[in-house]
Amino acid sequence: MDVKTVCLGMLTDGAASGYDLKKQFESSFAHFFAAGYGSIYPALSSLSDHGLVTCEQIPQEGKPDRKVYEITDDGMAFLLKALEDPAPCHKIRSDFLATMCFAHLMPGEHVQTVLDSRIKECAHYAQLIADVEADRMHDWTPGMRFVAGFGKAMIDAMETYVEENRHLLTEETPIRSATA
Amino acid sequence: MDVKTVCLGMLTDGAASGYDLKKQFESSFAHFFAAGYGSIYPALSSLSDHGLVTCEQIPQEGKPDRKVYEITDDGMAFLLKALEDPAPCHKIRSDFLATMCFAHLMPGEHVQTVLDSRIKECAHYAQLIADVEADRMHDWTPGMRFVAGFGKAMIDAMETYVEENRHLLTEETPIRSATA
DNA sequence: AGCGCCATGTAAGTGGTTACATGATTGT
DNA sequence: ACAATCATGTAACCACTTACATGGCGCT
Repeated sequence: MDVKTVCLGMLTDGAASGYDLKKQFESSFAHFFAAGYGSIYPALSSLSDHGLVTCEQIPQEGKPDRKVYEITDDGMAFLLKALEDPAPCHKIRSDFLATMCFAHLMPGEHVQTVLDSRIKECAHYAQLIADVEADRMHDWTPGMRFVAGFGKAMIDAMETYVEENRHLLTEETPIRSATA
Repeated sequence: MDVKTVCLGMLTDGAASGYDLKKQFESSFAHFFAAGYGSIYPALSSLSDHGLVTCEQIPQEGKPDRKVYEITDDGMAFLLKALEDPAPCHKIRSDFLATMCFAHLMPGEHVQTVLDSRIKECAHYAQLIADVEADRMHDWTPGMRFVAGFGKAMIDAMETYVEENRHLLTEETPIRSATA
């Protein structure tokens, strides 16, 4: 699933501009799907070119025209097709874990720093989800509730694991009694 | 952190071929860092070009030469620099969650299918980690133990969450008694 | 007879990131 | 005064994916 398809999905919730969609990528979607303007704007152009969305241009003074996109019937059909995948992927790309694999090569102090920063990022995401829940819980679809809960559960599990197992990485290297 | 750097890290554990590294990407690294031959072989070439690894070519009959790479001092220095990032990222890209956001647009049956396939994939990864632990637990660094435990914890949390919350997506839309 | 393992690579394509470019309005 | 928000986009770049290309060996 690419950024185009996700944008299309977001538009099922009502017409919106690229700027609006970006905000959604930064809030409710932040914990599992990143996208910047550099992918969103071209995505919307392409959707428009293919007739999957329509674009209403609202002139504004001193700002670029606000372009409000709305999903078309073709767009809806396309989205539904995209949602048919019976086993959509869930990929993790973790520089954090890759780094931790090599913790034994790093100064103990630095390992601490990395662990602390991970916990801070957990807190950040937890806050994000809490904010978005406080804000939009009432008008959410069951899907969005499921997804927010999923994010919360994963972040909690991550934080707990890191706290409870950081000792694995911080204990002094035991004296190798029976070695060389 | 790119594939090059991770390959370099893997080589700190001893000399290996591209084929060997691929197996590691498919086992202990599978749950957080994907890489195919199409990235591994070019990565090793590039590392070799930059003097970060050396390559010993072992002729074989009927097969292409086996190329065994070994990290150099320059390579080690480079790796250590790369590991200095105080806040390495941990990114999730989930077509699964994106799909679930739009569950209300999908046939209930299909939502079930998707949920089931996710649980199956959890089981698959859990098995992978268990296998690799059984196989290599004894010679693992603390880092590798931490990372495997992390994967297990995340997979367990995911499976549990999906099982316990799938009802959010499967209940019939409740009759809206006090609406409209 | 056929499958899976061993073993390497390339080339074209994709999809996304980053940096750049512009600039008024609103709030502190 | 200064920062944040609103609002759009492009162009160069990068890293990775996918498909292709080759082919013997060992097991069942």
